[in-house]
Amino acid sequence: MNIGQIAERSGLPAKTIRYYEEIGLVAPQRGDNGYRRFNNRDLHRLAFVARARSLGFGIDDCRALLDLYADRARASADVKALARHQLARIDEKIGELQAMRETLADLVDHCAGDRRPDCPILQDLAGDSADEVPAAG
Amino acid sequence: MNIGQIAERSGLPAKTIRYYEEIGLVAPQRGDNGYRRFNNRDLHRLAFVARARSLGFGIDDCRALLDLYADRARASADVKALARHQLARIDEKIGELQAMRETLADLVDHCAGDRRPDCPILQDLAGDSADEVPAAG
DNA sequence: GGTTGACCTTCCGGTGGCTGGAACCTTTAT
DNA sequence: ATAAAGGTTCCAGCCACCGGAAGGTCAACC
Repeated sequence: MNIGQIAERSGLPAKTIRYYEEIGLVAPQRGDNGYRRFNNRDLHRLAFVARARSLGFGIDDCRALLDLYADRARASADVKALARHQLARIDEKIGELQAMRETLADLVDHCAGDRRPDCPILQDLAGDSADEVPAAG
Repeated sequence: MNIGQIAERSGLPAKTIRYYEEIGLVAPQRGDNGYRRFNNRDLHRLAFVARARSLGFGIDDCRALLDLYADRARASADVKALARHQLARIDEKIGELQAMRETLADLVDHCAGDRRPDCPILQDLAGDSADEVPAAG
């Protein structure tokens, strides 16, 4: 199969597949015309990587996962460790984003959003760390 | 103030501050020795950017926010719109990450994580889309 | 046989937001 | 005089690609 077909079937852009070849994730053969020729094993590999990437695994993790997949004597513990690591990274990111989200939502809530210039969002950014509504009175 | 002091006070690495100058976020003066000389306004600006970045705003958003901050005739609605946009981006990312998290957590849960090679994580990555435990019996 | 158009190739540059490091200059302290 | 700590510029690299240019190849049609 040519790269176009493999792209369609794997769901990966042709550009990405070329890149994956460049970094050694896949090693298709070449025809006499210089075109890459992919077989079903290549397709399987690419689909595997696509799935792993969609779960947030980095390229190096993908490499490791492919190696584990190929290793019949692997211990599932090794795979699980990788996955847990990735889970932890995701949780960390989610945590950071949720902290941002909270602050930002607070700021948005307190901004009138009208034609006047007064804006608690800008005040916050400017370091005006007034604690919300400063206890009127 | 030299860049070191400004770095300490703004909480930004000197490298980052130089980069911010390069892209026009801040424009410190220069001493006869070629050293950057920052004043309090520069410091304020940098702290503003640092805060905005910590809320996930991109550099261009920071620029826009700085402009709004400087514009006494601004409408708070414009600021709020930017913030809401950012909030939406964050929510989107959180959503993606949570989807990943769920899938990954499921996979981790179903992996024995022992010395045996059988591994539902690898099976999933390989496209073996068996629906979990296939209703024993 | 010529032409069109879809497909393929490589190579280069850019993305965002920095970060590291080399090579060099200035200031400060001893 | 010298050494350490600061500053400067410039270049490369990070991650995982994406866009586009310049050119080769293939299948179809007239």
